[in-house]
Amino acid sequence: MDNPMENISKKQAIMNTALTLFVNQGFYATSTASIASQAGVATGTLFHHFPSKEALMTKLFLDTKHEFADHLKQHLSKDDSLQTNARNIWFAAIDWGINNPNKESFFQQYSMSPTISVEIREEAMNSILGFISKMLRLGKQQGLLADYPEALMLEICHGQYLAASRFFIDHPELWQDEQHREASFSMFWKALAI
Amino acid sequence: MDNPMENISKKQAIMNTALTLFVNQGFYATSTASIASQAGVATGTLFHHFPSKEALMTKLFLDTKHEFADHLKQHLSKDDSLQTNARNIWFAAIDWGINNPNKESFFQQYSMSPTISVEIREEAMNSILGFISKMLRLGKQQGLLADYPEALMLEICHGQYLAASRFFIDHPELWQDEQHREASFSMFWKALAI
DNA sequence: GTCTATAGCAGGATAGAC
DNA sequence: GTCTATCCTGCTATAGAC
Repeated sequence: MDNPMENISKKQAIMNTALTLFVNQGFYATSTASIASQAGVATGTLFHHFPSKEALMTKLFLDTKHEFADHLKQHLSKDDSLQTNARNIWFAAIDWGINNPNKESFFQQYSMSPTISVEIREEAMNSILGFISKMLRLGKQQGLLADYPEALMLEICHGQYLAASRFFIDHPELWQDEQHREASFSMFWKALAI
Repeated sequence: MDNPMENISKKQAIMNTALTLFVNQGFYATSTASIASQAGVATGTLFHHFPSKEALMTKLFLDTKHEFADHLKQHLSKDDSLQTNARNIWFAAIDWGINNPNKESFFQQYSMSPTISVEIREEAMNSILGFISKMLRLGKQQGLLADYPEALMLEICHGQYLAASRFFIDHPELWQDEQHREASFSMFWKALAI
């Protein structure tokens, strides 16, 4: 057939369904048969698009991390101060989590699970954290950020983000509350600032 | 037989082995048969002590959380200032993680995984976080801590702890480095302080 | 309490028609 | 590319002797 949309939509349906089921039931508790049936395709079709269940998981993980990183990068501006950039990225990151709760939960669950191989997790980390590292170094040069060891600062940034987005996903209405929004960024910034 | 040590050690061997395997391979990737054989017991023995694989997991999770909380509480002192208590608890918590890397990884992986039911996770959280909440309220009364929403502060505390202990478990030698130790507490405290 | 042996079934992956 | 049908491994849990 020569309707490429058909293929794309089937493949995409499998990925969407798989992500939802992996988040809600866990990877091993989700059978390939259930992914296929809920996606409205046959099991054979799933294995036509992905050589194995694990390969499906890997593709899902890397695609989602890249999507997240791309979203953040759109909110960087050469014209703004470091603190303004940090602020904009912080809010963009949590916004993304609020708007993509499944994908955010996916990170929460699988960013440090042995379900995903170390190599894949590190690959994902670097594709995201590269530009954050640069920002940390810049902030130190400008005398805005404390001179803590960089790797530790990165881990704390990541941890604060996971914690804050976890909180706001559990309580989406509070993301509309100015006090909560500001408090989240304030704790993030104060931890790092001089 | 009337040697209770025999039973305890078999049961304990199953639990120790299970924790290690769950951390390294994941819950579903670990068969009850492999737990039993590596623990040096028969599968029947495992199911004599635990009605199901899931029950084994639940017991492991709650026992470990309680052990952690008990360790922290030992480092609270009525005579010390809030900041000193916070500091002592912070170091005690990471120390515990360094000395129990398996158990700490276990938290990292399963504290937000659907492998463990929400009820069990909340039960564990409350048994630990109860006294932390009290400390936060006290700090606000004393004008030492910022007046952010309590639930959000708790989540950030938890997130910073997970991030820091993850970092030091990956780089145990840096836990001996004064700069790294102090930086970790400094970021924790500054995030919360007024 | 502990063992051996096995029931019973679920699920990943494949074959082959269309 | 998609489907149906099915193979076959590997797993949880049980039965029953010691």
